Amino acid sequence: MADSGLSIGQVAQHTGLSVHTLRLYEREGLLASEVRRDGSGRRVYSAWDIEWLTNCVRFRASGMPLTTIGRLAKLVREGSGNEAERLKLLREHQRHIIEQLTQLRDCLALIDGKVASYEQHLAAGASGDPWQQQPQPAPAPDERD
Amino acid sequence: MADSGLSIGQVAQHTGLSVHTLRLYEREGLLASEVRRDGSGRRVYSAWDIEWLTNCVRFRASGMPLTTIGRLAKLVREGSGNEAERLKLLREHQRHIIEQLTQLRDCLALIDGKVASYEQHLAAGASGDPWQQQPQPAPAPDERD
DNA sequence: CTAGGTGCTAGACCCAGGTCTAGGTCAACA
DNA sequence: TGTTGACCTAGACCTGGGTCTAGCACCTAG
Repeated sequence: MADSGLSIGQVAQHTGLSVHTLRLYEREGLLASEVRRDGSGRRVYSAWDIEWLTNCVRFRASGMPLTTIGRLAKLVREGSGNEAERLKLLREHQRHIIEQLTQLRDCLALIDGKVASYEQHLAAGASGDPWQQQPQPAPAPDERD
Repeated sequence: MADSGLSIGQVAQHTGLSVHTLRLYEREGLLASEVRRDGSGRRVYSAWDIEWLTNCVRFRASGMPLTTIGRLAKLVREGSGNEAERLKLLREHQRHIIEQLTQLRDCLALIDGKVASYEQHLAAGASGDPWQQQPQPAPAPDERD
């Protein structure tokens, strides 16, 4: 049986990470359990490893730095007893994500506005530039320049 | 002291960028109009510059790379006639933001789940580890978080 | 007059997060 | 039996986005 073990290449396919990156993550201690090796020293990833890595991918995508993932991994590696710490880490990231969400929404609103005004502008073959410094008639009376 | 012009330090305060970064952005062509200089070569930012920079900050916060901001700035600098291109850039970023939003929401869901299970775990003084490979010799028939 | 604060440029430095290379091992297949 | 392809380690390299330094120019206050 394949014993539910995947090679690094397969894991790369599965997670979207490159094999280089997978090895990097391991070196940096991002894995919550040591990866098994086969008879000739090749990595054999368990289903659980893959689940963990999949979470790592999400964490990364939501802006968690490698060092933080590493801290979390360490806590998990060390086994139960530190759940409160893990929870703290998770809560921090939760907050961070929520902040990002509001920022993104703000920016999206800005962009939506711009897009709408450009669309309108183009549809109308209008002349004014929706995003341009007004060709100020006379800037300031006493401006040297 | 022209009330319609701010120094680089003031702009830094206002935008949250460092003066270094402001100069960097200028060097990299991120500004949509050339910054004026006073008699002794110091930058004098107009209200419009600041508005633009504020938008840049949002763009950055939503993951737009400096090079893209630079492209947009260039289009705006070149004046009207290229609105369609600007719109394209904006639409791309709009899409990008929307993707990020869904990713973030996914990750938030994951984290929310973990947080909830840790909270429950801690509240119950439970023994099982909500996020640990089951230390069971036999492969788990049914993996759950 | 002198000092402090702010600004200027050019360019070095830094960190995160990958990505790629060199040189080697292994197993399978034609 | 030799070639291929996936894998191994160690370590160099690259990009993006800042951040900091050196050395100098102004202005204003004391």
